[in-house]
Amino acid sequence: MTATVEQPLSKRRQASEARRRAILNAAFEIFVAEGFSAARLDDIAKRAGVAKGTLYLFSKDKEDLFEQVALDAVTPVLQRLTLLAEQPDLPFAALLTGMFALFERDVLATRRREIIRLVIAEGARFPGIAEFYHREMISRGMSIVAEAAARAHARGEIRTDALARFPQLLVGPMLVGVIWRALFEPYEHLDISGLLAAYRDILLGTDSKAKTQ
Amino acid sequence: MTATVEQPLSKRRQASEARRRAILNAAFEIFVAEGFSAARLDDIAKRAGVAKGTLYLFSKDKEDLFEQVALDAVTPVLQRLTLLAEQPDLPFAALLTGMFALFERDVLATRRREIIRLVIAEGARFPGIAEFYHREMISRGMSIVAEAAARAHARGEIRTDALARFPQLLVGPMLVGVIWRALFEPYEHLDISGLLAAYRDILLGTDSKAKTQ
DNA sequence: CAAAATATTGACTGGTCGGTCAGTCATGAT
DNA sequence: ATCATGACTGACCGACCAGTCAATATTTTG
Repeated sequence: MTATVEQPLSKRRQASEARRRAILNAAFEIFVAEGFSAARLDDIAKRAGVAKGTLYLFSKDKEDLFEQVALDAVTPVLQRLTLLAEQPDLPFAALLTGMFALFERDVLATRRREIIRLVIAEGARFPGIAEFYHREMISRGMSIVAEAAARAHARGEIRTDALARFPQLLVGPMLVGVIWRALFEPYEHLDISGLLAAYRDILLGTDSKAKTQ
Repeated sequence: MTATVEQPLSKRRQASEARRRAILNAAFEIFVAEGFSAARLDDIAKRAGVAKGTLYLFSKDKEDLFEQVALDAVTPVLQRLTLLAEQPDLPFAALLTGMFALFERDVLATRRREIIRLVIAEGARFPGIAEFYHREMISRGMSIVAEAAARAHARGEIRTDALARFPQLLVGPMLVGVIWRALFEPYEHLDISGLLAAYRDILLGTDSKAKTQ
């Protein structure tokens, strides 16, 4: 039996993995810029620096490539979100701060914010993707929030139990941020950090009027 | 000079107007179902019961048709929103109720909710549409909320001034509702009326635990 | 080093679809 | 009744593009 098939991360495999990354990156850019239908595989290949045929070494077809891109983009965020969930005794205020910071740093400030728009855009036509996002991100995130909010409410940390019943309320301002950035920022600037901070104040009941300018 | 060109809403004009409505409706359905790029003009024409060439009697090209659809869909909502703005002394609680009701009845409960998703999806590629939505809906709505919230805060109706500074916070739950319906409803039901009511409670500080049901 | 194995290429194909326009037909004027 | 108007049609065209595969290049093996 081919026992120790270990180190042979041969020149082949290394190059292959690098090419896979290049393709996913290129595909990300093009899909984000054009949307699924209008994205051309020729453009993706060119940007990745490979021939079109090479794309088919890593994905079955265009749709499969799109799904890989969408899934690949959430993975790191998913990991960090899980870390938050593993601290069940975190005070609610800290959880809020953590989630908003995670959102700002790893989503809003990166190209990933475009993936959210893309999932919203194409999700209805790709049930597989919508289902994955619901199962892995949404449902997981909602559980964390709902449980933490229920605990916080019981402890008197927050006045309302609305968040425990509708944890979806937490993502509202994040969606607003992503969408505003993508569509309306050219016409009117929105301070998303401020927006999130203000929302945090509303939820916690800590209405500090004179915030950072 | 053709002075009184009044009643002659001749059979021609009538039929034409009916055809225009049919085309806009058909285009709406197809665009919503397929997205801009994937929507086929042949399908739109077939559904509208006209020949493809007829589409070009009412619109310059596919893009123009899409813009007409997107603009046509908001008009009635816009009118109702304006009505709300014309009552500057409305108590804040009533304004909230009014806006949420408007959203539920005229957007969420109709096919218009899909238009929002479509604008989010394609808006980045149609600056004209994004700009129109910002100018006519967003900016107008935000002004109404900001002013009302500032007044309400001054009067002590609401605890926080966050809404006056970030009126965008109000639309968060509506976006959540629209997107949840479109993407995740098959996997997990969300009671959007309840969601909006809960948010209203958070904003007003009226935390009624035992709500309906 | 040569042969075998594998990875990559890009010209090509088959099908699709936005847009056109010469011809047809219903309407309203004379 | 006849004609002039212009709304409407749908076959057609040319551009475009996802996906294929025979040919070529690269790496590994012996």
